[in-house]
Amino acid sequence: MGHHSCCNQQKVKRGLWSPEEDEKLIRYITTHGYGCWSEVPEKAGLQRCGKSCRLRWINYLRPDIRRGRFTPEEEKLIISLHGAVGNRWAHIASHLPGRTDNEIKNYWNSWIKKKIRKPSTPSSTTAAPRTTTDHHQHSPFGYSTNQLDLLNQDLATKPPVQDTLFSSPNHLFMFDTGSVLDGINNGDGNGRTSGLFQESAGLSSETWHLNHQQIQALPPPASFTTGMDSNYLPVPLIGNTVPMEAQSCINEEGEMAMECLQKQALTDWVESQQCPGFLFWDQDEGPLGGEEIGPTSSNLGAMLSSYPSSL
DNA sequence: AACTAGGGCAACCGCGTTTAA
DNA sequence: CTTAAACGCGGTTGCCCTAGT
Repeated sequence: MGHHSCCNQQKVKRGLWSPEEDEKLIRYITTHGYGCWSEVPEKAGLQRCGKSCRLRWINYLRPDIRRGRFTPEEEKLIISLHGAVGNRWAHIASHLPGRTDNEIKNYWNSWIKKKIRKPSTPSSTTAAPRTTTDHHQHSPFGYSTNQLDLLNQDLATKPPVQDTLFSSPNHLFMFDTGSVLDGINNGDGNGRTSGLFQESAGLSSETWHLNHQQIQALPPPASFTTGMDSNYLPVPLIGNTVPMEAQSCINEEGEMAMECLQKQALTDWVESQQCPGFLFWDQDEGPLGGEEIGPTSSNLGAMLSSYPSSL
């Protein structure tokens, strides 16, 4: 049957969302929550179909979304999960809190696929160009173990000479709450206000329908929530604790404006740990986004080997 | 400086599944 | 039980930005 059930209302808008539309959607969802997407457009005063609203919210506006570059661990996880389940992006995304299936899919199509194909080197297959679509032949869903090995080596051991994934030894990922609405690192910052977002970030985490994986992956260690001045605390994604110098990196305002020295202190500390990354946790509100810091490539090998295979 | 190609990513499309009447 | 609407997912498209020429 006509599958445009959601879009046959006529006069539905398409294409990129304007800041105003985002604002309307955020305002509506933050006050009413979501349940029936089909009625969201009307109630929120949007000329969009419910499907479009849902997509916009899920993939872009929801506050618990994690933006910024994928960490090596995430990449590794994606690769192994993809090897197991294939293009089931939603399933893969469920293992990566805050990441959307769309984002993972895009990431796969632009980076990893390329990487896997790249090490064609003198390796076995000699496979002729073989059309554009890569027909996976070896493992359940793709790449040969040979290719995976190459990839893992690439990730874990090679001090990436100029690895595309790590352009600098200490790669810092920015994803502050404001940038979620500010068009992110495009640097365009075309006048989108983050005020509304801040407002929405003030809601309790239950409001956000975090899924189980997210809740499990993100709880702040109790040691972080006691005796701290700052509202915003860096939380290691896996184990370990954060030293005072790292904690002091966050100023009272809760803004993520870090001094270079502080940043360096935190980065140094992160490097000394075998911890895949950090995110910021608001004591009251839960995961906030903020700045995520990954390890350097030098300790990546050790880290990966100690990293739990499943989250 | 102007043009072009390629990449990244947000959004849409269409199909399969689930839910509700 | 049947059917239609809504939802969720994966594939695809197209816009925009950037690097290269």
